[in-house]
Amino acid sequence: MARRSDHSRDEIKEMALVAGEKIIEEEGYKALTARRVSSAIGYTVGSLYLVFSNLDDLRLQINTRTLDQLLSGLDEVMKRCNTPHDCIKALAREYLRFAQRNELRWLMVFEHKLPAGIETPAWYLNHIEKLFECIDQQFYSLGSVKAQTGSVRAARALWSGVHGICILASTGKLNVVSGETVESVVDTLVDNFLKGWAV
Amino acid sequence: MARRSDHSRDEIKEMALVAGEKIIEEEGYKALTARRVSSAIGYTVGSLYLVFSNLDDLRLQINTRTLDQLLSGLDEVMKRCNTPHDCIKALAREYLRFAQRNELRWLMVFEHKLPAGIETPAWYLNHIEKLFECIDQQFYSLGSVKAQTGSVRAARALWSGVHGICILASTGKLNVVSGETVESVVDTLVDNFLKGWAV
DNA sequence: ACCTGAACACCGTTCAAGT
DNA sequence: ACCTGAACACCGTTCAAGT
Repeated sequence: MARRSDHSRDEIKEMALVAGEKIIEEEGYKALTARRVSSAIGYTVGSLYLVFSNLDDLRLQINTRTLDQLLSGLDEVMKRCNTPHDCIKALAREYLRFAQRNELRWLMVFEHKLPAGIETPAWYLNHIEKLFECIDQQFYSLGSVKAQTGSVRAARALWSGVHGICILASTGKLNVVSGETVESVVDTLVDNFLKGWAV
Repeated sequence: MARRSDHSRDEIKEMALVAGEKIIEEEGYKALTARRVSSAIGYTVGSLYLVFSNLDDLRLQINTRTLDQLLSGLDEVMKRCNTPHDCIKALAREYLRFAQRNELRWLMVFEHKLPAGIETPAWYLNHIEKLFECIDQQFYSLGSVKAQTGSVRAARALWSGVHGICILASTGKLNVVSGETVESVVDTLVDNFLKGWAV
């Protein structure tokens, strides 16, 4: 045993991330254990710690990949829309669509908390910040009179709201009235907020 | 050893719930372990399983108590407000205030997920449902023309939105612009939404 | 240099055995 | 009847020892 060199460090890392993502999508956050991941890629537990500093590091890297996918989906949408109003609506729908299509992986991005005392790395928060900036931009384009002072705050408020609907829907707590779709709830929030904002 | 009878079943249960709540508030969700709780109340691990069916049962019961506190806070607010508009705004602020004052316990209510395959008990979902109903009621009182068809959907949309702001703020992901308060973000969401709804 | 596998200190949960 | 404490099958993480 030892000294196999079947795979490079980077290959092992990639394999572990992919295996981890699969485990999460199939069995959820809690099923992601060091032993499960390592055995899925044909290595022993110890090897994982050659490539990740600990399990939280692995989780954070998976979350970063999820965020990147989400962001590139939003970027695609932004290219294909016209007025800021339509754009915000389309972005909100894409956000929901992604959350629904990658439910367990998306949930992990927001559920994950580092142990008390250890701060979330700044680069990770910056990554999440980019989600908000997509919307900030659209509100800026709306070019309202109050653009200067309140548009960032408005963007945060609306986007957090969309996020809240997605979270409650994903965790089965939205209790939408029968016949209604989650999408219609998102539309309701966006439409009314933007109508109010335009006044 | 054995046969102490220092406390009744109900007393042990109550002690465990209180000890559990303290652990959560001080060290968060993950610090709540069977061994920690049992040693905090001066019993061995096994005893806990005489009183709770498992750890998830203990968690669910703690969450139920948290929800009850939150609901009674909202009820208090409802008594003291006048127009539906003011009432919705005051309820949203109270929701945020509770989330901020009981952060880790409040977070557990929404982060907790039972293992895959096991559904959240209906009585628990009904309890969460009551949160929404507070707002449904106010929207009904707004008595808009569209009251019949869309007011429940609107209530869900706005309340999920308020929830989203609270969640992102509690998990340090809201990134409010410096100088702004989370409360001002909540106000922005509520004010603009209601303004749009009134049009 | 790379990887193993055993070790350590933890988990949740169960249950025979003691009073 | 009530409670214990040891057991079992798991964790995350480390690290001496092998090739």
